[in-house]
Amino acid sequence: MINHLLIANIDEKGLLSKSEQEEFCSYFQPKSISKKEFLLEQGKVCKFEGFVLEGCFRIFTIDTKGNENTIYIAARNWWLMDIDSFMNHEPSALNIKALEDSKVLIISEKDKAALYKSIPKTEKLFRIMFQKSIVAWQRRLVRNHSLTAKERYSHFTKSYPDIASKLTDRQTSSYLGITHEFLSKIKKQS
Amino acid sequence: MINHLLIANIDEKGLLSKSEQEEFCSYFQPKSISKKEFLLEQGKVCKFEGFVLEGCFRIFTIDTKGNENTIYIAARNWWLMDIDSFMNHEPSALNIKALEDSKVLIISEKDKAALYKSIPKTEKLFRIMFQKSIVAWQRRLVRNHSLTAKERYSHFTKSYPDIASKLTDRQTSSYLGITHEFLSKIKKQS
DNA sequence: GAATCAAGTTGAACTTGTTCAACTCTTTTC
DNA sequence: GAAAAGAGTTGAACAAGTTCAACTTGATTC
Repeated sequence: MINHLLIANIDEKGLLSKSEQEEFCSYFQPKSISKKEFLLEQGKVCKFEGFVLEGCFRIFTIDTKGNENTIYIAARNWWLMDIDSFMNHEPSALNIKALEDSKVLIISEKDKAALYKSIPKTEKLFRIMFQKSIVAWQRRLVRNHSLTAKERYSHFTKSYPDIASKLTDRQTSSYLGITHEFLSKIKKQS
Repeated sequence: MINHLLIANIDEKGLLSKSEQEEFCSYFQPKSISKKEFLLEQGKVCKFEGFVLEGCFRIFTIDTKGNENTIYIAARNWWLMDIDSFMNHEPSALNIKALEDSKVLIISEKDKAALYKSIPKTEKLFRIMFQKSIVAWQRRLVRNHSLTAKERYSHFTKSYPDIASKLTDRQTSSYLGITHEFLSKIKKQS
């Protein structure tokens, strides 16, 4: 059965036929995750690529000083995985934790390989998806380098109001790369 | 004629046959660039993907305050382009400037499309390349958030000694996201 | 080879952001 | 529904990084 959110996400230009869309979706398994549960824990191998149907996840590392570092937030219609761990079967450096009760579609490495083989066009679809992702990472770097914490906070809340509203201030601060105390002071100013 | 550096870069696992490797290379045009020349200037549309055979390039933006922001350095065996501009035919936000006399192989958008069509396996090769790139961007973000300027400088010079040695301190500082004055003080400390 | 321009250095004053501790206010848990 | 844990706030002292200006040292250029 076709999941329209998933298909719309990956197949923007309608390159896949109806039956291909159906096959595409058949490789994915639904999975429910409760609030605060981990979809992936640091140290374990990431055995899936996931797509968020409902809810919200935080992807973060914990550094040697014990500080959390939020890499990104994956809400509805976002992908989530540890690419490195998934590709190379290495222990993950990332944690993926549900911010609220959530539903994802996941695909195993074996099924991902089968999907690529069976519908070669999907290589192009994911290639384009990854290209867009790189653009976003580059822009985030430039913002981190050229904007102050206050400007970054303002950009974040304006650009992603739906995501921002789901985060605690502590989570937001670790996404912005500042302490939660300082975020509190920033908010007071404005 | 096969360019072995290019083939080794993209075709790690030897997925392409000898003749495919030859065809792959045939889509690329060599181009020489003198020191300080621009391969791409902010505001112009990026009409190529490039691969560095010799020399070194700096990819950077200039923000509204006039500050340069070095996104990455592309030395021998690296790819360089403005993905966003190349994909969407939009004016580029990036400058690509040669740090020294350099040689690149470039491929036009039309030829890139023809390459993907003629050798579909290349979709997979570039898909994997972009995935690896995302991993690197995520790690750089974590470093920027969790390390001090001094630690970042130390990581940079240790991880990329060949690149670091080609940069002026001003360029290095704009890569690290600090002022050149502060980099000077960091260097004095250690 | 003098003149000029860009790169690097240094110091002082300043701003941004951190740390730590104390406190309040919610939320969760039993 | 009391107790405990976590989230947010505030202040004071501190550290990290910036700004600006003055200076020195190398590179270029004519």
